[in-house]
Amino acid sequence: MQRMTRQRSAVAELLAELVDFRSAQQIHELLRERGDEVGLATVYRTLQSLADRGEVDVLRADDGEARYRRCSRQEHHHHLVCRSCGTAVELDGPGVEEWAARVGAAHGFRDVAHTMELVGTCAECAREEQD
Amino acid sequence: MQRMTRQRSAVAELLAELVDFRSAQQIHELLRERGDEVGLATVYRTLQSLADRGEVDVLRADDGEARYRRCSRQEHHHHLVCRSCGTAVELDGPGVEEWAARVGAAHGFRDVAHTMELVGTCAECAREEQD
DNA sequence: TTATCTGCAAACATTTTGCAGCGAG
DNA sequence: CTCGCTGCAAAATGTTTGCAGATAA
Repeated sequence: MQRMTRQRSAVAELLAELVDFRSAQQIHELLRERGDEVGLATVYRTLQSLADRGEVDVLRADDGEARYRRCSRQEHHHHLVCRSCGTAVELDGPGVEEWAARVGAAHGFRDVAHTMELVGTCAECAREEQD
Repeated sequence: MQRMTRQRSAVAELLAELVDFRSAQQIHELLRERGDEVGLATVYRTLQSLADRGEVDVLRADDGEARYRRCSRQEHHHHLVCRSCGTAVELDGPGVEEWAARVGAAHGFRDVAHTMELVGTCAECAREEQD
C-alpha cells in the first residue's frame, strides 16, 4: 500500500499548519525554508495522492496554478491586501462563509469550497498618492 | 484602437452561438471545422482581449485549462462550478460585493476589488457518486 | 500610409512521467 | 529482500511572446 516516508510526513505536517490555499510550488518552497528538502515532483505526487483520497481540497487560481489546502471543517480566513505596499490584513467574521454555503445549498451543491481575495489601496498609500 | 478583422469576427460569431464554456483549443478547432482558419495564438489573444473588456467569462477547469463563454451579463458576478462535471451557475445578488465594500471601508481601504470562486459538487454528480 | 493584427515558432510555466537507485516494512 | 518511493531530467500541456510580413482604416 502506502509507505510513510520522511517526505510525506513533511508535506502532511506543513499542510496541518497552513490555513489558506497554497500552490504546489509554494509548498515546495516552504518545506525548503524549514529545512525539509523534498523534490518538487514528490510534492506534486504527494499532493495528488492526498487529493485523490479527499484529504486536501484543490482549487484553480485565475492564472491556472492549482492550490491545495488540507481538508477540514475548520474555518479559513481571507486577506485584504494593499495593491501598493502589500500590507495584508487578516479578516475574520463568517460573512463570506455563510454566503457561500447558502448560495451553494440554494443550487443543490454539496461540499462548497471557495477562494476569495480582496485587493485595495490602504489608507496610507491613498494619502501618498495625493502628492 | 481596436481593428475589426476576419479572425476577430469569426471568434465573436462562434462565441455568439455557443452556450457553455469552451477551451481556447476547442474554439480554435471549432473555427477550423467551419472553415474559418485562425491561428491558435490569435484565438488566445482575441479571447484575452474579450475577457479584459468583460465580454467573456473565464473559468479554470480542474485540469488547468481556461474555459471561455460569452458573458450573459455585463455586471461583475461570480460562478458556482461543479468540481466534477464543470457545470457553472452564474450567481447574482449583491451579497459578496456589499461584504467586500464594507470590510474594505472598515479597514480604511479604497477601491477594493475582489475575486471569488465557489466550487462544489452539484446535485447530479453527488447522486452519481453514490454508485 | 502606418499602426495594428496575424501566423509561426520559440519561449514559458506548471505539471507529469520514465528511470535508476534508495529505503521502509 | 522487495516493492513502492524519490530525485532528476526530460516530456507533455496549455499559454504567451518576438518578429516579419499582412492588412484595416
